This record gives sequence, C-alpha cells and structure tokens, in this order.
Amino acid sequence: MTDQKTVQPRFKRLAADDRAAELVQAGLAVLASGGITAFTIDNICKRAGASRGLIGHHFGGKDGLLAACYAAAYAPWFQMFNAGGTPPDLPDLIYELFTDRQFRRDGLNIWLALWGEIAVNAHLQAEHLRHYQAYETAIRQSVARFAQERSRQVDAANLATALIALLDGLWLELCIAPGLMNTHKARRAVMALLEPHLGPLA
Amino acid sequence: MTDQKTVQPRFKRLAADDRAAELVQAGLAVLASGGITAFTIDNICKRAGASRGLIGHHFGGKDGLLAACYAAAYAPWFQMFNAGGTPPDLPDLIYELFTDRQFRRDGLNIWLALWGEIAVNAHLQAEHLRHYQAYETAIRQSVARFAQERSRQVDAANLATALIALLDGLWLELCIAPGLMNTHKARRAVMALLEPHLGPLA
DNA sequence: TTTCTTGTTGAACGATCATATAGCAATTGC
DNA sequence: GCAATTGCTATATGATCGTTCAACAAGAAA
Repeated sequence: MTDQKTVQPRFKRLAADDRAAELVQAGLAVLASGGITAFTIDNICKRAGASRGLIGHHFGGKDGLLAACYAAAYAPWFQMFNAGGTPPDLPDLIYELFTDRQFRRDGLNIWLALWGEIAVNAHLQAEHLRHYQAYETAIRQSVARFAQERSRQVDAANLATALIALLDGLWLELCIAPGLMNTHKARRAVMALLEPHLGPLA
Repeated sequence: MTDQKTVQPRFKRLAADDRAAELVQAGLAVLASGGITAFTIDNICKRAGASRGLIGHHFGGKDGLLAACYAAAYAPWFQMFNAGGTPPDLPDLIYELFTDRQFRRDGLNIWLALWGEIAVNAHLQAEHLRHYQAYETAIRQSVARFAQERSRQVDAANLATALIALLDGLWLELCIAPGLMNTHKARRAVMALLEPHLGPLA
C-alpha cells in the first residue's frame, strides 16, 4: 500500500484572500470570453480549478462574486482617478489608454459584459455611479488643467462628457466590430475631438 | 350547460407573421427591462401572453428569436441608412437622434443587451458587421456632403468614426448612468466634436 | 504523532432552462 | 353541419442553474 507521504494532495490550501482572488480572475476571464451569459458557477469553477462551494463560501453567492469582479475590473481605474489624487496629464492618459496593452478586446469585453449588467442591476449601478463621478471629476480636471496651461478657454465639463462617451464608444466598437477598429483609428478619433479645443496634444 | 357559442375562445389565432411580430416585440421588451440574462423563453412568452412552443414553431428556437429581435431593432436604422438611398442631412440626423423619443433609456438598453451578445456570438456579429458598414458609409457621406456644402476640408472618415463612437458612448451613458445624462448634454457633446470641424450645425 | 483550524469538495436539492411534439382547437371553406 | 387547415397549448424530458452543507483533508501548531 502506498505510503501516506507519497500520496498527491487532492488540492492545495490557499489563504482565503488568495483563493478569492483566483476566483475573481476566473470570473473576469469568463466574462471576457463568453460575456454575461457565460458567467455561471460551473464555468467559473472549471476555469479556476476549484469546487462550486467556494463561491458561496468566499462571496456569499454568484451576485457577490460579480460585485467582486466589478471591483477588480475597476481597481486600476480607481488608482488612476482616485478622488484626492492628482489627475493624470491628458496626453499621458490618452497615450496610455490606446496602447496595445490597454486597448484590447478581451479586457474591454469585460466592461461590455459589466455594462450590460449595470444597466439592469440597481446594486451594481449604484456602485458604478460612485466610481463614475470620481472618474468624471478627474477627467474634467485633466481637461481644465491642460486648457489653462495653454491659455485656452474651453467648457471643460462638456468636453469631459464628450471625451468619456467617445472613449466608451471606441471600446465598444473594438468589442463588436473588432476588424474595423484599432489603436491608430481610436487615437485619431480622440484627437478629432480634443485638438480643435485644446490645440495639439502630441 | 353553456351553449358552445358563448364559450370564450382559449386563444386568438393570428396570421403567422402577426404572431411572430408579437413575440419579437415581447423579446425586445424583455431585453429593455432585464437585459440579456432575462431573455428566456418563459419571460418572453409571459410577456407575449403566448405558449412556449411558439418560439420553436416560429423561430426555430431561442437563438432564432434573438436574431429576429436584432433585425427588428435594426429595421428603423436600416431605413435611415440603407445603402443606395440618400443619407440624411447631418443636422436633421443629430436633431432626430437626441429627441426624447429616440434618446430613451429602455430603447437603448435593448442595444446594450444586443451589443453584449454581438461581442461573443459570431453569427450575430457577422450580421451586425454588414449593417455597421452600411451605417458607417452613410454617416461618412453625410459628414462629407455637409462639409462640401460649406467648403470645409475635413477627414470625413475619421470624423465619422469619432461621431459613431461618440453616439454609441452617449447611448451607453444613458443606460448605465441615467441620472447624469440627458438630451441637452448629449447634443452639446456632439456639437463639441462636430462644430470645430464643420462650423455651426443649428 | 496527535490535535486543531479552516479551506475545500462535491453531491443533494429544488428551480429554471430550452427543445420536442402529441394533440387540441380557432377559424375558414365547402 | 362537417371537414380541412394550421395556429397553438401545455406537458414531458434532460440539462443546467445556484445554493446549501456534511464531511473530508491540507497543513500548521502543540
């Protein structure tokens, strides 16, 4: 009979936070590839190599996991736009958003799936609104500072509104018409909005 | 015993096309209020006051119904942007898109739900791409004609790309942050993009 | 080596899902 | 009044869904 010591462990115990993070990453991967209808307990556990009971244990259930996925998707943005911090320089921001690393279909598919849920889920929508307002404030301040540095008079609030919508729309286009959208086209579209008001950005 | 004549009919027979149209309308209503996860045979039949077997009978199943819903959602756009017809005047188009009748959350929720599915459903995405290219052509021609009439030199393709993305982004914003977006803000955002390139539109 | 902590599994359960289809029944035609 | 047409119901079926939880087991501590 096999020595107990040589038996392969059935699973590896992780710290609670580590396991939760793995499940969130699996959830994001499932959203990226299959959208919100693929976001099921079975799909996520298969992806994470874990058992279905863990979702209830760590998140209280599927809805809690989705909320955690939203928070994880938002975390990089939160760092970038956190109220109280200095908003990024506008050219740096635009540059960064349209690198191949950021302007990627799978990552933006996550947002498209989440938007679909935010539209009909009051709980998620309330949380999104809090983040959105911080984001809008940061973008508006970036625009205002850039204009002021170049002695340009602009309606920063309106330009921020238009910029935010344009960014979201370009993301959406990459998801639903990927062959027709790329970083080059996206950058030029953004410049078409900003440069007449702010002058050259590059 | 009750006379046969006075018995209330159990259901009303409709022409096949009429019943199919009702089911499509029910499907769109379900997408508008609950998103793609609420798009189930039971929800749609409850909404239509019909029996589940009709979905299979008229559409071959749920996927066929979703395709029909997409076609129905697209039909008004098809009329507006049909390749071969005259694209609308740009100011008329912008005016029309941001009336309270068109810029409405429930209608735009349908698109948000469909976009989520288009992103991950190859069949639907292929159909969408056909329509999208006709739409882009029409918008580009509207922009080009408007610019030409005012002796303005613009990159019509780039401006059309930006305009399409901005329109989609404004729709999206109405769905996910409805308290913060309205027709007035949306119009002004569009003008911020177009007027520096094309001159006054109103 | 034994005990303890708690992460984890995976099956049971009831609900919901989409499809298939026998047969009912509204309505028209003869 | 009866027959024909075909729209339509509603049930059966197997699969998938999310939640629950008893009990297992990895790994640390004593």
